[in-house]
Amino acid sequence: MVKNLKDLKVVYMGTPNFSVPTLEMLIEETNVIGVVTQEDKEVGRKRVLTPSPVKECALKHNIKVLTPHKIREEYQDIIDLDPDIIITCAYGQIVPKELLDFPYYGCINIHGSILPEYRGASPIQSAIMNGDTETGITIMYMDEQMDTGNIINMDKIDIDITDTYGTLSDKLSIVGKNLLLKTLPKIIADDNWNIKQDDGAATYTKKITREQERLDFSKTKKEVYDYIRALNPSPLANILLNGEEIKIVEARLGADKTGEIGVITAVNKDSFSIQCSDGLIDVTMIKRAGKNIMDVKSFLNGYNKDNLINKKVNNEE
RNA sequence: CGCGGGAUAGAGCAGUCUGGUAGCUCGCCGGGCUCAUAACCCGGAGGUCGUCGGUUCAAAUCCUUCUCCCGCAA
Repeated sequence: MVKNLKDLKVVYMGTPNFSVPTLEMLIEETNVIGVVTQEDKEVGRKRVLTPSPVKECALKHNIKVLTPHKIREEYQDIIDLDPDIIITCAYGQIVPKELLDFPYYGCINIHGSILPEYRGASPIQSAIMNGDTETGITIMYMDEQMDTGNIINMDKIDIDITDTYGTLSDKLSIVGKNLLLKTLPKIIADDNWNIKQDDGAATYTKKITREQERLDFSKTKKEVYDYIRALNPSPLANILLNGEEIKIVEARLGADKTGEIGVITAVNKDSFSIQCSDGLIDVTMIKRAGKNIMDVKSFLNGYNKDNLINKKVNNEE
């Protein structure tokens, strides 16, 4: 039906920065007739109405933007655009069946994991948190459930020991863009994998809640380390120190030794060490409430070390 | 007008309540010690204490305007 990509009428649905590289690629290579994204949100203390990164990108290229409050009900405008294909990438709402069934080439989704592993809201964070050394991007057809559709194509990538949610997300966003570019012709030719997922092997991820941001030092130092980088740069893991919540921005694995869990056993020149179940985690960069991110070396310059050494962390009272 | 914290040398902080021309820990520059050093010793530079105005003999400090930064909540 469609001969080349430039004739392909695409509606793109996405919201955060993660979705932007793919949108830019689609604008370059196809005919993007509309972009669907989340409504402008009040952001920050001043409650400034801020458009999503995807919306900003679309406006820059003079592309029609739709921001349905509830897409479950307000999808007619999208159908009226008469897209050949709908491509979603971290959009943020469940797409109703009426839309899924409409485009000739269907609705496809770009997901930040190797499905069926890590279906759901936080696949990238989960991969880091679990200490995985490999993850990837899956492009699949969408169906009525979350991330369960047939797999079209997939690409894998190594997770570096120093990767954070932020760096890995950036990498995957590029991987996703490239994979989609490579895969689009196959979709049009109806010559892709189109394989069913092994539902039995599926795992699920949820959004990280506020309570889950507090570090648990009864875990191993590697688990704590993975947790810290999984929550960086946002929302950041935290500890409670002398009644003050301090966010942990960066840490490294410390010495193997045992002792009372959660105690600050050593204060060094540019770090302090907290006891985990099997060794120390050396905290090297933090953020205090009301302050900007600072390295621990700076923090130690102004903080009374007597309030640090041998103190037990996460001690509520 | 959602709640709250903050702005003092390049960095992190104290001093503000009880006004009297600024201090600590680091960094930086110079010198010394040392086989050597991120260690130690001596010396030095660097701040109109975020902004406007007010009170006062005198304001980082008390009162007021504004700006910016950050945490929570959304």
